Amino acid sequence: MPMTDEHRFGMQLANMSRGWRAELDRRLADLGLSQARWLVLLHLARFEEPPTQRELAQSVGVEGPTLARLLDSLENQGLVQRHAVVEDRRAKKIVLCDTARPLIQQIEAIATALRVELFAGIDEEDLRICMRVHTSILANLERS
Amino acid sequence: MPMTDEHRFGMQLANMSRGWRAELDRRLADLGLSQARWLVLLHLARFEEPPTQRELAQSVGVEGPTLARLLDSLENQGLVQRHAVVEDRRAKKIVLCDTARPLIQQIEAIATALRVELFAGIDEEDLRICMRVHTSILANLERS
DNA sequence: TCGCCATGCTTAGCTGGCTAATAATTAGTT
DNA sequence: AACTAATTATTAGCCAGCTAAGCATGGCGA
Repeated sequence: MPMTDEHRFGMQLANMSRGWRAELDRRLADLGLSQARWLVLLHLARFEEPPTQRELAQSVGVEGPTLARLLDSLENQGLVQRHAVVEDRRAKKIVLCDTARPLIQQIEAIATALRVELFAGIDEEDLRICMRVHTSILANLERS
Repeated sequence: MPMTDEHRFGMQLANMSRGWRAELDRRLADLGLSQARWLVLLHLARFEEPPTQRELAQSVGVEGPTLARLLDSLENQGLVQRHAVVEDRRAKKIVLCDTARPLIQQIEAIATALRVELFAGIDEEDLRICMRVHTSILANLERS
């Protein structure tokens, strides 16, 4: 049985995902951040009100323990703080420190620049179709 | 600045890649295999002559140390063997044990079934375009 | 021939995903 | 009121990716 193109899809996906992250990591290294921590900051910045860890984890798309560890390091770096919640003493709201604000600008610029580079030579309509395919696959995954 | 669709691309990619792998892992668990080890077996099966670790790593798309550890466990499971190479005593050729052959059939069947499920409802032409986009991005990544 | 660089693999240690199990708290039921 | 169940976060520990550094070997030029 030959290795059809479709057989390659999953591997292509994995390689692309790993490569993208690795390149972004490299470019963000000067800021003392890895993509995982960067992603948390960006999501956090987009909340109107400080979210709980649960909400933040869901937004970022990782499980609770994964986020917990990332928050540990972000808290050590003085970029975020865990605040007790009065109404529910189990929960903690995550707030962005002011020191993180300027960082976020830089991060967005770097991430956007990379995205532009990686999309070079790709037809806009094709990209739209590609994202639609991705959305379908994600939906099918949910259903699994 | 609003979160445009394009901003989502990278995250969509990461989530899809993680989710796909997780689901495959789940289905392959009964065989005592994780996707990483499974992938090595499949690539191995597609070589005419037993490859060296270097060649195999390149084919699978991981670095040397990553493959080394995977081979350790595959060797412990009795699925592959490292054979000394006469011409170059640094190198080792990786050979597939006969016990692995039937496994590979099952693995391919399971992986194919999942792929079919995940591609459900997706237009074939769109899928082709999507893969072309992926190829471009991978090429752009090389260039980074 | 000898010295030096390159190559193939391994080891050590980091990162960031995950699940399972635990502690603390809250909510719901009887 | 008091269990029981559900929820929030944490800890512990696995997996699989990576880089850096090391060891053995091979290749090559002076």
